[in-house]
Formats: sequence, C-alpha cells, structure tokens
Amino acid sequence: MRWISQVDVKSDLQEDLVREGLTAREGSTAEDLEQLNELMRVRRAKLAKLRESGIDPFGERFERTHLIADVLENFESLESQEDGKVVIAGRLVAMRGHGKATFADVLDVSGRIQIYAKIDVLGEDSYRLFSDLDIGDIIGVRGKVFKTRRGEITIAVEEFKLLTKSLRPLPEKWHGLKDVDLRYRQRYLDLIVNPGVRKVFIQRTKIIRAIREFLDARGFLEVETSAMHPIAGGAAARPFITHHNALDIDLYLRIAIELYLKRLIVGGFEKVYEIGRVFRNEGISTRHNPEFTMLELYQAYADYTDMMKLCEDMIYHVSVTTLGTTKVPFRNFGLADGAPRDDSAPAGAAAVAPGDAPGGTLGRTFGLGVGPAQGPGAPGAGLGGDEPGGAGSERVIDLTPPWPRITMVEAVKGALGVDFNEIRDDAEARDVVRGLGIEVAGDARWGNCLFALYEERVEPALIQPTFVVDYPVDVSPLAKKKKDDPRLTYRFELIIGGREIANAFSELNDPLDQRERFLQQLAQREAGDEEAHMMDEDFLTALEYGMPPTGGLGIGVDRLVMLLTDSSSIRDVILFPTMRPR
RNA sequence: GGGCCAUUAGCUCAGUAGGUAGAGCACCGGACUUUUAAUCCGGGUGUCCGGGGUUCGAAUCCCCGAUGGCUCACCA
Repeated sequence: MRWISQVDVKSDLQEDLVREGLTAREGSTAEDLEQLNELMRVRRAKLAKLRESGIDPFGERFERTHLIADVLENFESLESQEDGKVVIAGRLVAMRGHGKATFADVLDVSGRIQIYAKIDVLGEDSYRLFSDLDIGDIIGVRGKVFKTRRGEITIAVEEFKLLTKSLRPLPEKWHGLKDVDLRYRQRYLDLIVNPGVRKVFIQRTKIIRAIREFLDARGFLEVETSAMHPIAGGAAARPFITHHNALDIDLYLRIAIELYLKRLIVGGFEKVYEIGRVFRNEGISTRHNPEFTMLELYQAYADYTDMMKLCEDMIYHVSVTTLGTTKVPFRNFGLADGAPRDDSAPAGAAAVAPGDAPGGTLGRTFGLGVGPAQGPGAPGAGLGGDEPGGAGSERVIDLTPPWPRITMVEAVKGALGVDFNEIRDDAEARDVVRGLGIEVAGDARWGNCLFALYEERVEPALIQPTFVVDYPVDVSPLAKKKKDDPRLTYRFELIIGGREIANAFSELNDPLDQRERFLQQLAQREAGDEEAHMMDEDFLTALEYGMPPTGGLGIGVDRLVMLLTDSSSIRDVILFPTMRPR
C-alpha cells in the first residue's frame, strides 16, 4: 500500500489514514468505522502499520521454556546461571514507559511477571516496536531474570515477539470490570482483569476432580446417560421442551439423572454415578441457573444411612483436598450481594473466630437464630440476618464429620415447638401451619405441611452441616417408606449454610408402590401442579424386573462450589450463566 | 411474573433550583534507562440505555420500553 510507505513510523496516527487502512486492509465498511471509537481506531492503525512492516499481528505457535509461575518460583537458580535465559508468553496487562526503557507486566495462566525493555539492548527499531505495543497484546519474551532495586523479579527483554495484536482496550487496571452484566456476558474480560475469578473456576475444577477421585476409589462407575428424555422425571420441575425432526417427537431436556441411573442398577451396575448438566425451566436467581450441574450416585445393597456416611466422607475429602481445611469461611455464601470477588481481600479464614464448634447438640444447632427468624416479617430476610452476628458477619462452617442428624419432625419441634407427631390428620396440619403464617394448598397433606413449615422456618437457620432425615412421603415420591411410619421415608437432605447441598434416600424399589406414587403425582398434575412428576411406564417396567435395595445421593455441584469458594451467586461459579441476549 | 433500584467516555464513577457534561485510569503528543496505581507537561475522545412528552431549554421532570442487580414467588 502506497500510503503506508509514506508514513514515518514515528509520526502521529492520522485518523483518515486509519480509515483508508481499514477499508483497504480489513475489509471493513465505512459504517463499521463509524462504530469504532478513538481507542479502537488507533489500534487498527497500528495493526495496519505492523502488517506493512512485515510483522504478522496474529502469529504462530510459540515455544516457551517456562510458565511465569515457574520463573518466579525458581528465580534464585535461574538468576545464578550465566545463561539462564527464559522464554515466556502472555498478555500485556500494564506498561510503564520511561523514555529509553519500559516496564511492562505480562500475564499467563500461571501468574504475572514484570518485564523490562531497554533501547540499548533491543536497538532503536525493535524498542520502538515494543513501545508501540498496547495493553492487551499477547507477546512472547526471551530474556534473563533479575531483581530490580525494589526487589521485583523481572525479565530483562532481549527479544520479544508479537503473537497477537489486541484491537480493543481492556477494562481499567485498578477497578477492573465491575459491571456484573458485562462480567457474565464477557467472561473472558472478567477472567483477564479480575484475578479472583480465575481462582474460583480452577477451584471448581478441582472440586469436581476430587469428587471423581473419591468415587472412583470406591469402585463407582462413572456413566453418561442421555440428556434428552421422552419423559422428564426424577424431580419436580418444569422441563425445557425440544423437538427431534427425524423422529418427529418432542423431547425434554433432563431435569434429573435419577431414573436412568436406577435403570442401570436394575441392569446390574452396582455402583454408578454421573456428573452432568440438568435443565430446569424456572426462574433465575443468585441460587438458580436454568442449566446446572448435578452429581447423582447410586449404590446397590445400600440405604440412606450408607449415603449419609458416603456424603460426609466425600465432602470432607473434597474440602481437604481442594482447600486443605474443613473450615470454610461463610461470608458471601448466602449473603446476596452479587458483588464481584475482591481478590485483594481474600476470605480470612484464619482471622475468623470459629463461633460454633462442629457437632453441636441439637439444641444448640437449633438454638441459634431460629427465634428471630420466626417473626412474620423475618423469613426470607436473608440467611445472614438470621444469625446472632447479624448480616454480613464473618462466620466459619466446619465440615469435620460426623455431622448432626435430626429428623424433620424433631427439627420443627425443636425450633418452633410444633410437634407433628401429635397432629393426626391433614386438616389439622393445614390449620397449624396456616396459623404460623405459611400458605399451603387446600389439599395439602400432613407431609406437605410439615415440609412447608420446615423449609420456611427451620432450614434457613441450619448453618453448620446438618442431616435432616425422615422426609414426608408426600414430598418424596421416589423414596422408600419407613417401616414404622408410612407417612415418612428413608430420606435425608444435607443442609449447610441454610441451603440444601445434598438429597438422598433409600430408593423405592417396590414397583407397585412406585406406581401408586406416580398416580398420586399425576393427580397433583391434574390439579394444576406443573411440576409434579410424570408417569414413567418404562421405569416401572424396569422396577418390575427387580431393582436391588439401593441407596441414592444427589448433590448440587454448583452450590457445593459456592460453599467451598465462598461465592454469593451461582453465576460466580458458572462460567457462562444464562443471560438474556443483548 | 410482581416490587424496589440502577443504566453518563473504552473501564470505574461524579454531575438538581432544568441552562447545552466532568474526574481518575486507559488513549494521543512531548520529557524521562530499575519503574510498579511510575512521574511531569499538553490533549476530552460522549447516541448521558432507547422512544415519546413537558419546557425557550432535559443527563436532570413525566410516560412507555430495553437490559441488569436485589427481592418476592418456584426450585437445587
């Protein structure tokens, strides 16, 4: 291009030049150019200049000798070697020019390091190219490590290579990207400029890996069942519907994994698990994303007590291997502030006094907070607000097993003084619950009432890990009934931080009983409950062939990650949360 | 879906008796060879979320809409 040859490399960047360069080189239309702001125009101009001088702004593979973290860790030995040159690559995230020398910071997956370029080392041309780099550019650097006067480990640049030109300015270096909307929509920016975010997602991966290690070591077989179901079963939720053209049938995205894993137990796999995405067509909140990750596992010849032990051991294993401790700060989790993670103020687990020792008595467990939570205005005021320390106070959750176990009836009685064992019929149960200000349907049964009361008034106050056992059959259509009380099932949920973390039961393997439960659910469906279970004849057929007595456990992986990373929103632990398109 | 709040430069944010938009960072030009939120000098780069309305005049007041946050409902 003639015009570029007329340009003195040192001359100012002329806007009209940029326009020409863009139309000629990038194929952009004039309309596109109007969209570009000054900052982007400048970068496009630099891009054109680079191309003109024979430099590929979007380069090729690059051989590194070290990750940045390796350089930092091995500084002593690298510095002492006469020819201890390192080659690193990464994104330029800061530049501090000093005339004939320039400091810059480079970020790779492992960390961040300072580099130092001097004109008398690089030569004039090369140094000018270096000075023309922009924050956001991706470069490779070769040089010797040293320490500056201020003691910062630095690479003295001997050679560098532009690997990718960045055409847009990054968010501000000090405040980072705070706009939560942009953080989720442009997660890549969030990851570049908010260092705590990357840590959370690395932690998430470690947590899931630890779960796999734990289960694999115990002989569980990881399987993958289908995610498109002809019948959406295994949970009470509205499904997403999709359509298969060739078969001309509607299919549901799965709302649970349960019924297919149980089919596998029928088929003779005795220990199976799946970690996978499930989909529920429901609202979005700090605790809910339409697609989320479930762990479900099933073990033949076991029951819910085995699941309790397994659950305890697994979460203990996960916390110790990923956090190195069983004491997790309870600050954001449960406090809905939605603020981005502040990496400069890491959760100071060490600084937090363990207010409550683990394994407290039932009385103590329920003693805290339940009182204030009872006021008609208090429910839903936020979990933190239920605590004696008040909203936002730092607390510690201790995951050291064993964890207290309490029946739901006891829990409600202990917290509210209402003894459901004394309540004999559904109408009385409805009256009692309504008397406490909780709405229940006109046909709500004893178990629905017990559950509603528990969920509304008791569960939010269960901060330390607690197994709540013996769920009512009315809300547990897939769990085995208790022999000594058919109104209840062999089911528990694990509550931590006022939230359900796990749900488990002795699986119902009586096909006749299961059919009854489905029919009961169908009746609720008829009555307008869109979330009631559907009849699954094929599943019943499987049960009729015989499923061994089985214990099953489900864990909401995202919520477990929230707990272990002290995250206040599920969107902070899901890389690309569901958003309305712009 | 309901309620409350927010939306101003690339980013983080100021901006009321309604008078034609501002700071820091980033960016551009200049100085500067161990700085580190580098510093110093000069430069404001904008669809004030969108659309109506009131007004001589709207970022500001009113209405409608969009998106997001929190919250309620539902769930895990």
